[in-house]
Amino acid sequence: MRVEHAVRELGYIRHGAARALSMRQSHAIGAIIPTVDNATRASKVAALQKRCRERGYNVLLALFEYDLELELVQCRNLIEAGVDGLMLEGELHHPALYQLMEKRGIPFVNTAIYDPRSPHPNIGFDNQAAAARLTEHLLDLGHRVFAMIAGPNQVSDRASGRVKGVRRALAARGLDLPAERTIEGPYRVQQGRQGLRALMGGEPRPTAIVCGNDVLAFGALLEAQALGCRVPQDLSIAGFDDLDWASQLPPGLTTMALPAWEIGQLAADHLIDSIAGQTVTHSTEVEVRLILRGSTGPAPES
Amino acid sequence: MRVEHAVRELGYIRHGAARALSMRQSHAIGAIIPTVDNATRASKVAALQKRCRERGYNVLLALFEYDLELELVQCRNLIEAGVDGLMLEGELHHPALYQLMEKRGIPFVNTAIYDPRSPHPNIGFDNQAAAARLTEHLLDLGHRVFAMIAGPNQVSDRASGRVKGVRRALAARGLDLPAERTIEGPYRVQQGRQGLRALMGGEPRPTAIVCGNDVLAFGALLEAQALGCRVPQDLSIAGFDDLDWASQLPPGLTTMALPAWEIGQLAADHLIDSIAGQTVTHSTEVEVRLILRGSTGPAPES
DNA sequence: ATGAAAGCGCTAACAT
DNA sequence: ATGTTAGCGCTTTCAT
Repeated sequence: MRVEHAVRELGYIRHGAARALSMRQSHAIGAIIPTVDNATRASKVAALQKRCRERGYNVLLALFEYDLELELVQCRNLIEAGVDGLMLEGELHHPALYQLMEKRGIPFVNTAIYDPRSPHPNIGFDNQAAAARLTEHLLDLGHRVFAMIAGPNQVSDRASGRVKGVRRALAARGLDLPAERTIEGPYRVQQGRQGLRALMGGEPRPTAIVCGNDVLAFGALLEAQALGCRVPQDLSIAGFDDLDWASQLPPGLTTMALPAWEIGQLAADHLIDSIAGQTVTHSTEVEVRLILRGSTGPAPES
Repeated sequence: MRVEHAVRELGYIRHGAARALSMRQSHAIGAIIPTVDNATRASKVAALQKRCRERGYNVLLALFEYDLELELVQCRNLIEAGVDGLMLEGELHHPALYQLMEKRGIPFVNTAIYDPRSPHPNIGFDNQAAAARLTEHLLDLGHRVFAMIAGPNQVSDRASGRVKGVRRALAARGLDLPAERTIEGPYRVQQGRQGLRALMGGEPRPTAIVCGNDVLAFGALLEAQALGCRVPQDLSIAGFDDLDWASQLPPGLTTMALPAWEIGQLAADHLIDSIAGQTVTHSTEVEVRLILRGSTGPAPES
């Protein structure tokens, strides 16, 4: 009837649940991430959200605080809410989560990692390779005694991948990163400070410190300054993310820029295409860029 | 039948859309915010999400990038998705958005503002009063020439409220904040830098700068250092938020701590209680705290 | 082209 | 207590 048509003009809004029930599609994408307190992740989520909206999808957000059990619970939640697809972070998930997704046939994609040999679809970059590249830069500058202030590598394969990458690059030149020069902890400025303080109290003193991200690097930089340690003359510091302020800090932070926005966008497209039954690329690599700034320099003469 | 019961044990997950259709409740809360690239907002969203989860609700996230038209579109989207309640930010929304919510009888709450006289429910603090308090602190330190590096006050009533608060406190002492010493822009470090540079090039030079948030204050601090301007001896700088690193920056940033986590939690409770038909407090004030650190000090002798 | 009807998977009200 | 049934508002299929 044309009565309906008139009604639709005037503030009619479809009933999504009825539509979802009838169509077996909710037009919602779920995203399960550890936290949102990080600008890089925020960017990824924003891109996901924007792209989803453009293609008629809503985003359901769930946080799991690096707790794999909670992640599983959140996954069940989102499935109950009817999400048609799911964006996850990293490769390390509860086995039951993978089972659940496969059994239900819900498209999902692991992000912020790139591994073409993984059985699960992924979009991101090779954390190990990125960390290795950063380390090689420092090796080329003549550094031989390295330390790392890593992220939560017990619970994040991205964080542990970066540690492995540093180790790999060092091993290739016959060097190593001993456990006592590898600090692990949350991505907080204060953690970076404490980490640096601990490292500089040890023997031998590192001349190059790779940090798990820019927040940790910022903390390390602040503490170095507080200790009267000149960066980069006495100590080189590098991070990951290339946050807003990384270029602004004196002396400018050397860091790996990670295209978070692009990952979020690609994840949205991957999921929505996959829902539509299209074949999607299993593994997509995005480009990281090594941004050289003043916080890294030649190793001091010993 | 007891067959069902057995089935339920083994990985049965309710069909949310069917449930929503039948119960006329989706058990989803929507949140429309400008961006997520800010730690304070991230904290609010995280708290909302956590509390909602605890009470059996999911969170649908939508961003509007300070565009009121887009906010309205997102609102329609979320209504279509069936949200039972909506968390908004600030008081300034598209009139049609308010109409829509009222017409549909969907509970909503404006956050990050506190105004008991507003017709709309709100949870937060009085931005004007908070800014005034910060300004009074600077007045008490003897400052007479003020400047402000404000947030996007064309599109954010929180940002413009802070400007008004500074003006009010100054007016109470017979001082003013002229337009040429009021910079307005996005919450970016670089904006803070540029703002400070512009302000220090003017006449008379301000001795106290109130920034719309800590990110701007950080930029201002960096630029002051770059200009060889000592903080706080030559210039006092203050912000809003008390982010993670505000205490870590030398000389320590004086700032208003805003209880974002608490706001998110209260918003979740407000909405869920309201959905349950309980009477909820119309206006809830959370406490801000003035955190005094090294970036503010006595006005220089002139 | 337009209208009628079945059914999506649940909940709630009902009947046994 | 247990089982049966109507109906939520859409989409899709089928009949006119």
